Amino acid sequence: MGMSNTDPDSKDDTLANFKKFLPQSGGIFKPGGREYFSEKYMPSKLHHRDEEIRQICNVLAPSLDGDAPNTLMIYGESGVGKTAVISYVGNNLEVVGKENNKQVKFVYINCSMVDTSYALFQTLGNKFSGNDRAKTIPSTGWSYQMVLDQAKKNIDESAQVIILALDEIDRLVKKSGDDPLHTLLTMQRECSSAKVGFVGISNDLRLTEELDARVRSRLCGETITFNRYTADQLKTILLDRAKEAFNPGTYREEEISLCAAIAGKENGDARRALSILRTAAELAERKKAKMIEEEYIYAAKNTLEKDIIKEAITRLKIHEKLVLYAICILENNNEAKTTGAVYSKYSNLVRYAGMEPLSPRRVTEYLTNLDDQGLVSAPVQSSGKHGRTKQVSLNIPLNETVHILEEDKDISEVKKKMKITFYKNKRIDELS
DNA sequence: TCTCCACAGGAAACGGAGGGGT
DNA sequence: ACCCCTCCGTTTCCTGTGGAGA
Repeated sequence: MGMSNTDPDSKDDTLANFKKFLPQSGGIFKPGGREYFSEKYMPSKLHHRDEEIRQICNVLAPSLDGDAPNTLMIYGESGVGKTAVISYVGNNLEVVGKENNKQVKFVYINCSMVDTSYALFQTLGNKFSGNDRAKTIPSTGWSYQMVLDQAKKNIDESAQVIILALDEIDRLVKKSGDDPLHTLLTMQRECSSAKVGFVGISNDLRLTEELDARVRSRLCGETITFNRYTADQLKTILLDRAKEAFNPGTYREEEISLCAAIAGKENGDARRALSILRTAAELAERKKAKMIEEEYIYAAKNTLEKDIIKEAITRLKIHEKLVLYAICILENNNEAKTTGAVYSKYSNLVRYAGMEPLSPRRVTEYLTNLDDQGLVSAPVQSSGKHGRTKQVSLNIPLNETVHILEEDKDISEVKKKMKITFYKNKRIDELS
C-alpha cells in the first residue's frame, strides 16, 4: 500500500541517478583510488619519520631476545604519524620475530574507545583468549577482580614477549585516573611466563604531570616526541599519495604544494592535509574537471570546515543541542551569556516543549564539553561582586549554527512542540 | 582588608540497562 | 529463578574561589 509505483520511467531514473556516481574513465581517481585516503591505509613508506622509527626499534629490540623492553612513551599532536609509526614498527617486529623463531606479539589498543579499567583488561584479556569461550571475558557482568584474574591468566599462559601499545593514553588517564596503569604495571610484574613491554602514546605532552609518582617513574623509561610536519614534509607525503590514488596528469605539483601549505600553516596535521586533498579531488571529479585546480583546494578547505562543524553538532546529545540553541538565541538577542543566563534560557526552551530540563550541574558540564569541542569558548571569569561564572561566546558563525540546528531532527521535533520561533535577526517573543 | 556574589567543579550516589554465576 | 556484577548519564550535595566594592 502507500506509494504505489505507477510511473514506468521511475526505475530508469533511479538507475540514471546511480550512474552519475559510477567512476568515469578519465576521472581524477584511479579505480579504487579512494582507499589510499582511508584511515586504515598503511603506506609502504612513512616519510620523514626515519629517525623516530630507528629510535623506537632500538628501544623495542630486546623483545627479539626474549626480554621485556623498556617502557616507551611517545608524544605528539594529532596527525603527526604516531599511530602509523607504532603500528608499522609493531607489525615488522612480529614478522622479524617469526622469521627468527622468536615469537613477539604486538597488541594495539586505542584508549579512546577503551577508557575504563574494566574495559581495558577485558579488551586486553580477550586479545589472548584465542576465541576460546571459556577464556573470553564479557563486556559486562563479571566483577572487576574476575576480569583481572582471567586477563592475567590469559596473558601469562601465552608465555610470549608482548608489546602492548596504548594509544591516546591521555584519554584513559583523564577518565579513569592512573589506577588502570598502576594495575597494569603490577600485573606486568606478576606475570611469570609472559613478558610485557609498554608503549604509551599521548597527544598531551603534560600527561605525566597528572600521574602518581610511582606510576610516573615506571612509565617513563624512554620518551620520543614527534614534531609537527612542515609544509615541505607534508608535500612529499601528499605527492606520494596522489601518485597512488590519482590518474596521471590529473594533478600538478603546484596544487599539492598549496594543499600542504594550508595544512602546514594550520598545525602540520597530515590527516587534515590528506582530507583536503581528497575532498578537492572529489569536487573536481564531480565537476567533471580534468585536473585538480587551485579553486577546488580552497573549496575543499571550506566544505571540510563546514562539515566538521555540522558533524560535531549532529553528534551532540539532544540537551546539548538545546543548550547550544539557547546560546544562539542569547547571541542573536545580544544578551549576556553567563552560565546562569544560558541555563534559564535553556530551561525555558525545554519547558515550552513540555520536557523537563536537566540540572544546572549537568548543563555546566555540557558547557565545558562544548568548549572542549571548540564550538563555543567558555572561560570562567570573575566580576567581583557579581560572582564567578563562565562567559560563553559562540566560536562558529551564528546563522550557520542556527541553520544546522533547525535542520536537525532532534531540534525540529522539539521545536514543533514549542510554539516559539527563532527568526534571523529578530527578537524572540516567548509565549507563555 | 574583608565580604560576599554566582557560580565552578569534585565526590558520591542513583537507577535502570546489560550482563553474569549458581 | 535469584541475586550478583559494572556502566552510563545523571542528580544531589558539597566546598572552593577571583575580585569589585564596602
